[in-house]
Amino acid sequence: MDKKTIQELIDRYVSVSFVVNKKAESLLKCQIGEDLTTDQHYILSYIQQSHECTSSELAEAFDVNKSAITAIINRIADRGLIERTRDENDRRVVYLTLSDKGKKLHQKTQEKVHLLVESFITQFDETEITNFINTYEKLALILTNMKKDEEGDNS
Amino acid sequence: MDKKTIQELIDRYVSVSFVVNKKAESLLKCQIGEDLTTDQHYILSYIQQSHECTSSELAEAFDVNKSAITAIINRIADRGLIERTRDENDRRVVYLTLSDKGKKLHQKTQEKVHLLVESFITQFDETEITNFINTYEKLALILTNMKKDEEGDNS
DNA sequence: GTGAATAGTTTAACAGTTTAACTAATTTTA
DNA sequence: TAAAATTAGTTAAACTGTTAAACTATTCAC
Repeated sequence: MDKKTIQELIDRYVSVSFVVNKKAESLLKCQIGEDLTTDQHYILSYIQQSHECTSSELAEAFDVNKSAITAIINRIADRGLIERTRDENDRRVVYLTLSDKGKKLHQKTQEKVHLLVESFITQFDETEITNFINTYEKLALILTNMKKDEEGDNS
Repeated sequence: MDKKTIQELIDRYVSVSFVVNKKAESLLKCQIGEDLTTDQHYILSYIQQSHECTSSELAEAFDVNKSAITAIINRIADRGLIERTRDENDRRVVYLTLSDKGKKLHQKTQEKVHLLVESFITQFDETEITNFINTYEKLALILTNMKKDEEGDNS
């Protein structure tokens, strides 16, 4: 790739990722905003999908400090959406699980998220959107590895 | 597309966009976090690229209320990075421009952002990344129109 | 058994957000 | 043309998410 092409691609990427992020975030908030913040929704999704979820695991997945997770967890636990149970063998560890109320609310918001994503994904033909997501997944892998390398620097 | 394919694509999209957003945000913060928050950087970028930028314009571009913009603008104006000048013809309007200090700082962070984006974009071959960005831009257009339609509902 | 490491919480401070009320200026309209 | 409605932007209060640093409680290593 020549320099000029690269510069153009960089500019286009920065610009388009900004717009997509802002608009998607905003549309998502319109859908689920009365029930949950988007971060709270993602936290519930993560807890539901994992078997034994801990704060440390969430902190790593969300790329934030553990205290940020504690704050979010406190808010949704106060609303009775999740439960904390201590590990019997290692009493430092706290497992997070969804309560029935949490499961119901998450299912409701999850459906809304799916409908939203469906409404724009189905505007592409199958080949185009599949190729797009394939490349997007490669990008996710690259970024995850860059992040790991960077953390490796602190050794 | 059959239902099963669509469901799978939705799940993959939700998952991968989450990971990319979190990791990219986190890498970006590592690069420019000592100088500016990412939102502040994007605000400076927007002001620099536009000729006569106002708070209302920023609020629309960032999909937030005007008071959110006022708060951000206040913080970077307190640091002497931008200047406010009132329109002579319509004295309600305030134009935002970068100060010299703001321009310099923005250039510095902009370079770091470009290097970061370059470092992962150049890991793809030209055809793949170009196709990806093309589809990404279509998506941006779709989301922008969805957002507009939704606002039209309030009529 | 003592010292180091680990899991999680608390606290203080800050950035970004919304809603509602507000000021000041301009436009509409009756 | 004077009153009413609209527009641009700010302020204030309340909330969510974030970090850094100090802290508790527990477990691990030697």
